[in-house]
Amino acid sequence: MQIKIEMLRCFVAVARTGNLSDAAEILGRTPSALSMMLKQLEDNLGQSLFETDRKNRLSALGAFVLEQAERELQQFDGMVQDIVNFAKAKSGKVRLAAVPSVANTILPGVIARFLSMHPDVHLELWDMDSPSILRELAKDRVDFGIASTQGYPTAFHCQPLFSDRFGILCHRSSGLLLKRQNLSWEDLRQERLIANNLSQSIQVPACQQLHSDAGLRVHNITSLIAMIRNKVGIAILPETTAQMLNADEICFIPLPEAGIQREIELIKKSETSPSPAALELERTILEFVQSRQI
Amino acid sequence: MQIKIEMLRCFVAVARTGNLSDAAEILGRTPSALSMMLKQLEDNLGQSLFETDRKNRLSALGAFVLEQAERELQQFDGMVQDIVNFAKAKSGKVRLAAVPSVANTILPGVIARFLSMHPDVHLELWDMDSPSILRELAKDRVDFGIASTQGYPTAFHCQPLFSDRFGILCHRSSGLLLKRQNLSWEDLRQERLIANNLSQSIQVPACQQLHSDAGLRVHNITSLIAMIRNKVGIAILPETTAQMLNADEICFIPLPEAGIQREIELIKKSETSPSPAALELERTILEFVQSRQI
DNA sequence: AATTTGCTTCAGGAAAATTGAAATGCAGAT
DNA sequence: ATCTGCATTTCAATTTTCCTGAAGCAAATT
Repeated sequence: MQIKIEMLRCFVAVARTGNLSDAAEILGRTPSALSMMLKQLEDNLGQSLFETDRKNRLSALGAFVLEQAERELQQFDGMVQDIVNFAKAKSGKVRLAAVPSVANTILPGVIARFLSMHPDVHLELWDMDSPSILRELAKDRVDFGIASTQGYPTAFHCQPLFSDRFGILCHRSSGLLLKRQNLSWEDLRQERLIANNLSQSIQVPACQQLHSDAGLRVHNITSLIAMIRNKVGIAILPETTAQMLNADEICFIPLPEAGIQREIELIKKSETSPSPAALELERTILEFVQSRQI
Repeated sequence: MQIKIEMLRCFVAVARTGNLSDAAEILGRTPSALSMMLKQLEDNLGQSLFETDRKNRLSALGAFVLEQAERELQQFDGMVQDIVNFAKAKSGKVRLAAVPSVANTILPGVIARFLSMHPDVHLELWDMDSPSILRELAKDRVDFGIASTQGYPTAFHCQPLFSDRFGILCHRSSGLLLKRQNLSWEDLRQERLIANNLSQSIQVPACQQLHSDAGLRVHNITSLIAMIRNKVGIAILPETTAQMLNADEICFIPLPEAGIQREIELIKKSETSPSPAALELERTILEFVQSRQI
């Protein structure tokens, strides 16, 4: 017979109460069960844990064991609690990478909600462009990402979240606003287009034509916005990007052709099983997106 | 079902080996037993600990549990070992008080032997006179004492160790040495007796007579010895005290009357059960004394 | 001395763990 | 795709461990 946690728990209860019946009450056992269990423990150690067969005075060995056992039980129960909390996503760590537009629009709400339900989870969020997100994912540096694979096939598991249609971002003083109901590609050709990585990847001929004519290309979104704000030109960007901005100065106009959009997806390595906390955040995001789309 | 140490042990073995059969081999169980035990653990947590039903890749929860469980098992096994060591007197602490003569004669040998057999036991030794030893014992400041109760009844449990006969301590130039074969009380009356606490307590009339005539009383043994060394006078002391000294200058002569002696005893509080280490030292002392008396 | 209190022991029964055999389910090979 | 071999799971039977309630003791109390 080995020394087991239950024996220690039994001994500690008896040592604390000073008698079998009270300890039995606490543990939900009969005194005889405790008596036998203590006997086992004593047989193990080859010595008595108590002075007499009355359990109200510890032997030197008993005092030593009590001290050790109390510490150990606390330790053990703490560990079990930690594990359970982790499993219930009440603790743990989630690392998330998302494209800036999503990080700035829907994530704040989702994260606030998630953290209020799981206050002890440690959450890390990075924003970066889609290719970087895929790289981080491959290196296992994030639990999952929110990005667009743009139709490129990847080894990752992708779950569509929503479609993010492209449109024109222009200054509110732009003449395009007047034509917004029946905008044509020809109208756009009259404007100065500020190209960027996202708009560049649109696979529609008319749009690609516009880009080949564009004389200005800006990679950084905030710089690009500053350009528009100063009426340097217009840009083609997804709608969520527009939502990041103060609508007072800059306006969003849908493209002349419908169906030009990027698909925002929740992306994760399919092999690695997520931590419970990550799974829970994922669930929260999906739920949030679905409720928003109604 | 609760989480138990055995579950963790099982999980750690499987996680380490990466498969059930090897782990089963190690634990001395069948794979099916481990499978069921893991299932229990997983049911407890509500999640899988492994990626697939092959046990070679841990889930995020599994990785977390492995880390916790390994630490905990080490902790637990360490504690069990500590307790067993304590019970086997391989560790622990013993506090011992002894009269100086014993501390200086037989204890060095006993303690050397005890410590060589129990290298991790912490041993504390004080020397003091018998009344102080009894006081320390009463205050539970020592585990046991080696002293003489001098026939005074005490509440302690006393085990006789050996008899320590009284005799004369005199300088080697003393004339008493010539008469040592048939010394009389009258011979002693010719000498200057240096009285001391131990000799004072001898209940023999002739001896008490000597003491009432004594004009010098020295309490501290080392001072008393210095007196004898300088031929100030003679003293009546137990034989073990004489053994502490270099025999070159000072000699021991038995008293004219036989049977004048103090009983050296091993004294302990009967109620408190000793620590295993104390018990073991006690055993060593008894054994040593018995072997020496043959 | 009688009673109460508290522990131990015992035998039977309940619960849990373990086993071996058979079934299932993957993964790599055909 | 299907087959094959290995690892895991499942199942029923068995063994082991644990628990209970009754009876018996011993110490403390009346």
